[in-house]
Amino acid sequence: MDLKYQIKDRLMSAGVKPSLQRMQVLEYLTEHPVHPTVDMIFLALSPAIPTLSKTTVYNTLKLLEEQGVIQSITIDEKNVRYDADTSAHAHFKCKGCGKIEDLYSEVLNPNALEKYNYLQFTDAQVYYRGYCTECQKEFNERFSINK
Amino acid sequence: MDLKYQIKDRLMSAGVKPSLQRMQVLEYLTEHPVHPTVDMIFLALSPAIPTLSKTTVYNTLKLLEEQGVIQSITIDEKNVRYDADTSAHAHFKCKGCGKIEDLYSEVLNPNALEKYNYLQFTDAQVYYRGYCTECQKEFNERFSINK
DNA sequence: ATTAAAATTGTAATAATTACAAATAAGTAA
DNA sequence: TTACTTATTTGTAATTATTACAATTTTAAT
Repeated sequence: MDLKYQIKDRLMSAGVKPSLQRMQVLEYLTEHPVHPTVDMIFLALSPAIPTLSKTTVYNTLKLLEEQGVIQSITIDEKNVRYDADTSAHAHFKCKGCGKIEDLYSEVLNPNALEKYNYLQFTDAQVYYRGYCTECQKEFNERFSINK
Repeated sequence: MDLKYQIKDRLMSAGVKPSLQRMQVLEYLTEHPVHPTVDMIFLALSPAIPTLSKTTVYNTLKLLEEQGVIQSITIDEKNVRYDADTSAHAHFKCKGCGKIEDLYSEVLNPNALEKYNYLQFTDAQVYYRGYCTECQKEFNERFSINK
């Protein structure tokens, strides 16, 4: 049972102190790759950690995302979903049952999705986040003051 | 000034009765392609339509999306954004200033984004929505009862 | 002009998330 | 250990986006 050690290692190498709560959240996310909501995680861990607060779950997820350990998924317009798999892959949300599946590699291009005709998709969204030209410039200028 | 007529036409051909409120919402979205929030739309139209209710803005946006006239964008985890351009294009959100830009054609594949190295993007998300195999099957079965 | 249907409005309810201060736990130096 | 400092967790309250719903107004039809 070296899963616990792997989890601990992932946290430590990301500079996150491996507290009980943090380990449990990350372990749950890793073992349940169904892109759970904050509430699902909280409800699942509560029995094991009776003192657990939902705020801690929020704090932990935020921290883990900032450190690049996990990613948040906004494919559902109601709740944010979380994913311990940060490798490049796409997501598919079924508008029937609501489940969110992973799609890998070749489907990153919507035009290539025709191959996956067993899935009837009604819309495709491609989102990038980062820093625009202006904000980069501003950042560079601020940085060069101390040069 | 045939913009008003174009707007009215887009509504009518989508089977949406072109009321004052609906026309104004769609016109605003078309003229301000900055992916505004519900609140931004409401605040912008309030002076012109003093009786306007925020619920109407919600209702209208929901209706227009259902009829395929506009699309909603969940790139921002806080507020839903709206876009009158329903053609295939990707979105880029600046984590500095928060603005959301459009990216076209070739960048639909994240692997091709290297060309756009003026943008420093920190993450890419590809979302599909539709119906999974199980839900399709269930739908087909229900449908075939009356066959 | 009357009536019916559709659209809009306002208020209240719901629910996700955040803010924040208090409590607890962990870490460090004497 | 003890005292002290810092980090983490917790609980409550506040905030905010969205939805529910009933009442009102507008539109369309007879």
